[in-house]
Amino acid sequence: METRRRILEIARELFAAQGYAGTSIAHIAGRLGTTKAALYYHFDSKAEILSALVEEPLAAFAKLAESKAAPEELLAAVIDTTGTYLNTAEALGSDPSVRLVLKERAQELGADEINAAIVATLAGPRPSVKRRVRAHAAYAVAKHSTLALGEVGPRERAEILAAALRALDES
Amino acid sequence: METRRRILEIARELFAAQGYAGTSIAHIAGRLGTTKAALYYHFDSKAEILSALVEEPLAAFAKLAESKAAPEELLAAVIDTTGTYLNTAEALGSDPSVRLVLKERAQELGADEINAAIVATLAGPRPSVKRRVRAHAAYAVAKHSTLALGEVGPRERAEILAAALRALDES
DNA sequence: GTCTATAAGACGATAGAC
DNA sequence: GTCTATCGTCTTATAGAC
Repeated sequence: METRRRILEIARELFAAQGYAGTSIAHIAGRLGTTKAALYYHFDSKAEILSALVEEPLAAFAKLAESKAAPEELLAAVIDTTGTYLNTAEALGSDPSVRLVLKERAQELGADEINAAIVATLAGPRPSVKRRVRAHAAYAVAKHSTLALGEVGPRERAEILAAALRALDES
Repeated sequence: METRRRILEIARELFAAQGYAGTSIAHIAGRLGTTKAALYYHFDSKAEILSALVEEPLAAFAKLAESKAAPEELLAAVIDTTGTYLNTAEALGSDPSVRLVLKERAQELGADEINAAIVATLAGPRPSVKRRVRAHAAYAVAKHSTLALGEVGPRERAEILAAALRALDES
C-alpha cells in the first residue's frame, strides 16, 4: 500500500509536467525504480492511475458544486479546496487529455459541469448579463489567483476572498 | 497555401479536444482527408504545426507583457487579446505537453513568463502582499472570465473590465 | 511483489513513385 | 502535392518465472 502511494505521487508530478497523454507507464516505472510490469500489479491500466489521482479532489469540488451556500462561504470554500488540492487541481481543469479520459469513463461530474454549477449558484436565479459576468469574475478570482499564488496563507486567503467579493459586487 | 491553413485549423480543434500529445499526425491527416505523408509536405514535424499555431497569439501576449500601460488599459488589452485568440488561448496556457514543446524550442517568451510580467506590471514596484494578491485577482478576472464566457460582446467586455478594476481596487 | 520477455499495435518520420 | 510502403521506435498491456 506504500508503493501505491508512491506511484500516485510520481504520476502526479509527471502528469503535471508533461501531461497525461505525454507521460508513459515506462517513464513512471523508471522514476519508481522498478519495471512496467510491477506497476501493473498495483493498477490495472494507465487510466486507473489517473482516476485514483483525481478521485478525492474531484469529489471535493463536486460537493462544492452541490452546495447552495451564500456567495461569501461558497467563494471561501472554493479558495480552500483549490488550495488543498493545489498540486492536482492544475492538471484537473487544464490538460485536455485528462478531461478526455475522465469523460470517457463518465466517472462522476465533469470539471466543466462543476465549474458551471458553482458559477450558476453565484449568479443566482435568472441572472442578468451583469450578474452572470460578475459571477464568472468572482469565481475566476477565487480559483485562479489561488492557483497562481501557489501557497495561500491566511493573509493571502483573506485578500483573495475580499477581491472575489468586490468582483461579485452584490451591493 | 490553402491546405496549410486547413491543417492548422484541424490541428487547433484536435489539440484543444485531446491535447497536443494526445493527437497523432494520422488523426489530423484522417480529418484532412489525406495521408500522413501529404502532411509532411506542408510541415517538417508535428512540433512545427504547434509552433505555427501559437506564433501569432503568443506574439500578441508577449507584446502585452512588455507594455507598461496603466492598469485599466492593460486589463482591457488582456480581455481583448484573450477574446481575439479565444480558440488557441485555451491550449496555450493549459496543455502541459504544449508548454513542454514550446519550452524545448525556447521559441520566445513562455506563457508563464508572460503571465508573470503582466501581473508584475499590475502590482507595481516592490508590491505588498495585498498589492500582489490584488494584481493576481485582477488578471484572473480579465483572462479567465473572458475564456469562460466564450464570446465577449461590448456589454460583457465592459462588465469584465469593471470587475477586474474592482478586484484590483487601486483607490 | 517484482522480474524478463514479448505481444500487438500506434507513433513520428522518410523514400521514392506518380 | 499526394500517394504507397516502410523503418525504427515507443506505446499499453500481458504471460509466466521467481
